[in-house]
Amino acid sequence: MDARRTTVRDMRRANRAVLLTRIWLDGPLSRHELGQATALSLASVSNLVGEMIDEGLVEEAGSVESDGGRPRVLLRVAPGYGYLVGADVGETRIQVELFDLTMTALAKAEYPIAAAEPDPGAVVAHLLHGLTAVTEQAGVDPDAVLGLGVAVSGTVERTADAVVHAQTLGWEGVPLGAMLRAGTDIPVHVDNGAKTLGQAEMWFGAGRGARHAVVALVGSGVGAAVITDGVSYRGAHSSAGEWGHTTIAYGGRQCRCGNLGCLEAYVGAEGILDRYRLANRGRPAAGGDEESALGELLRSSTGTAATVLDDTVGYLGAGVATLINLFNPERVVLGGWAGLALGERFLPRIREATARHALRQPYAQASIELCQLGPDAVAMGAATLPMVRLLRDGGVSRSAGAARIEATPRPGRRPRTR
Amino acid sequence: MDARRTTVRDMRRANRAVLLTRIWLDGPLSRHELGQATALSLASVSNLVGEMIDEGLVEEAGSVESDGGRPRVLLRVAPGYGYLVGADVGETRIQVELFDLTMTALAKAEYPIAAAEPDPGAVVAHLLHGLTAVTEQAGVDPDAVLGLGVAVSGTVERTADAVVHAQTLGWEGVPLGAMLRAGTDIPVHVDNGAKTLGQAEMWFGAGRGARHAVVALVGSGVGAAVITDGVSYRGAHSSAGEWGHTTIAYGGRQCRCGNLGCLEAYVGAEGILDRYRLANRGRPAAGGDEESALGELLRSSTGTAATVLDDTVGYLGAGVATLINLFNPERVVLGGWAGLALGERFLPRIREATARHALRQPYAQASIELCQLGPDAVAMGAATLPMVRLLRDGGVSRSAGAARIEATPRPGRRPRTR
DNA sequence: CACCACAATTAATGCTATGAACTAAGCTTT
DNA sequence: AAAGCTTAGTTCATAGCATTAATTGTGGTG
Repeated sequence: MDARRTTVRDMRRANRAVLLTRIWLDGPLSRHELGQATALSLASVSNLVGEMIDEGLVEEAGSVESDGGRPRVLLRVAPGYGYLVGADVGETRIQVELFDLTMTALAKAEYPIAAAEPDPGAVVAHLLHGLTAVTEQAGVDPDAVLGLGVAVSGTVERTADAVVHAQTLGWEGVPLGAMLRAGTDIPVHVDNGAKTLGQAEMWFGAGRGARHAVVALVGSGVGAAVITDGVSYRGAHSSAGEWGHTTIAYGGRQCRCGNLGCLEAYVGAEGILDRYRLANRGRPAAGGDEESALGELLRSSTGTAATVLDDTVGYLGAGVATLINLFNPERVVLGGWAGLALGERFLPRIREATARHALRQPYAQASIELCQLGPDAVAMGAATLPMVRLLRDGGVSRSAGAARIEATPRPGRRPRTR
Repeated sequence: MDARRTTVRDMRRANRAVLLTRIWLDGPLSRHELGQATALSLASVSNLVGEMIDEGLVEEAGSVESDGGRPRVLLRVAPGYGYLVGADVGETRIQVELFDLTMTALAKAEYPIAAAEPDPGAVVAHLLHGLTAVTEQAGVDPDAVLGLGVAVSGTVERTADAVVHAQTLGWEGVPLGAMLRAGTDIPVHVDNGAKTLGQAEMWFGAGRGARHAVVALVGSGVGAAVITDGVSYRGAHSSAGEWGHTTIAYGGRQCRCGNLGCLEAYVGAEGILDRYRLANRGRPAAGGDEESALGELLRSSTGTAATVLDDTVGYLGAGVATLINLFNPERVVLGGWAGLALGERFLPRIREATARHALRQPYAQASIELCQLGPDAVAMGAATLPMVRLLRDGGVSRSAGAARIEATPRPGRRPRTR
């Protein structure tokens, strides 16, 4: 609606982005295949790819014989053109990880968080320290880091300052993006942890190949990441996907958010254990922390446990059905530590429960799968944030500025004109 | 992700679209203002606008004096360049309406539907008849009709055939688009009625100015149209927004869809009246049809009625809260005949109930308003379908083919070169 | 060694938006 | 009323882009 002009430069950028994205996603490809996949002429493919090779962004990777003709040269994104840093600001620890452009982890740093409500300044200090630590550890030039992606468990405003509201951290309007940018020149991206984990699942996990999916995350809390047409659905202020506090049982159990009958109060780990305790005459499940207690409950063979878990499957099915009815995804990916624990044991029954509560047609169009990546994928998901940007603008952001300054060709640069 | 190449022609089309959209939305504008609004150079604005004037798509509309200089010539979309037909296939009647490009209604035709499950062929015949009837009635050349938009109360697959699944009509996989195209050369668009009504509200009603909104429709049934970034949210198979059958009261009232505890069973007109009957010892509310019965209930001053309505407001609030939590809209527009009846009397209390059930922040970011257009807006919404297409491709679709054939200039064509 | 098949690059062409120069149209001042 | 000023809009030369067509590169085959 408020679209703006298009110029010839936009055209080139867009075409570079199309090519780069395809090369990155679909592995090594020949110029020919690229032309067919993108509908670009071979001349343009050659031209654009040649430019990206000159910049070191793309490299040739072997060749494939072609029935009786000149062999096709395969192209891939140069893994070492740049590096990505992803960070996960969790409730108990900060994790910082370094990846190359094939998303291979090269180094990792971790910082425990002592306080219940950590000071934003301290978190920023840890993140900046982690940034230099992982580059040193891997022996990577800090200038080669294309971007820092940070995931936090709260809502993140989509503004330049990346203002964070995170109840679990006690943060109310922390301009995390601005604070980080004051300490580093590397481009910073901040987003919600569920959304980054969802992005990771979409690219490397159970969401591969789907364009419309919902990643449903059940842990102590309950949330969801909605992916539409390959991109994260954000809504007006980036807080879309607050699945845990949708009303599933009007007037029901009190949720920690204060409302009655939220989904989280029934299928969140805390809610499950609390319901078990009530059903078990006040005696809680064994186990020290929530995670082991839930494990114990899942292994328990008492009738009480079975009833509570039956109910949980039912509530979860109703919750997933709500997602299916409202978002009409082609895939629902169930994750989070509690979600995985439940799903590993009850997935068929969760599917049945969902079928009972969803409309027939949208249900039939959606498959329900389990997450394939561990919880550590949050950091990897965060690292996809700068990757998305790189792909979106065809890698021109860095070289654009650099090209004007360094007139001298890169080492190993291939001669274009002779 | 699966984006394709961009060419110079795409660029021109995109820039025409940007200009045309702005002219259409923001009323008469001068070339200067257009340049500023779109960031296009004045030269390009002149060039593109000139082309559209030559084609008859845009026309000059008076001028405005400018402090001491040459007056600015205002530009607007020529209302008579083409016409739009919108049709609403309801449960009891088919309505066909003709609009000019300012969305002024010029003619109308209506066909009652007798059968409970009308024959698709008969509906198609009515629609085609209506198409010629409204053009004749208004004295408009049938060739000047840019497109026919059809709204049906069911899900519509986003394919070339526009396959319709409509439970209320008893249709299961009716290729309505293909059937219509067999009977007319005019471009046909088919979509869900709630979505077209939502589009109408967004452009001309309570949704004006919002980019992210949910139009929540409560009648006998309950549905929603989700608008994201100005366009309808469809999901993988265009059935997104099935709000009525989200579970709001786990294990609660039986819904006509067969499930338990659906929102529709509580806040749909049928559900409200049925709950009243149960609360009133089996005696239903007075009134012949649902609409008058609900009106009677709203006017009633008994304690039973008050209780039922209180509950209804609560359930509705919980349902709207679900929309706000999941979609994070900047506006929720409540409509549908029952929704309007409830909203006119209880809007402040509905807002309160929503606040009780939604998360604080997303609630604070969303306003809740009532629909401003009547239920007849479904046909107007359907007419926006071809309008959207016209704006999206800058009006090149029609003239592109025509330009090659008719080398002779249009009457009234303005000389471009002298 | 000539020839063929396929891959990739180069050259010529046409379309596009842009900035600068220029023309148009009204008002104000002399 | 003529010159000058101000703003609006157009024309023209230019540079960037993707495209088609022609050309060069690289292997196998008769």
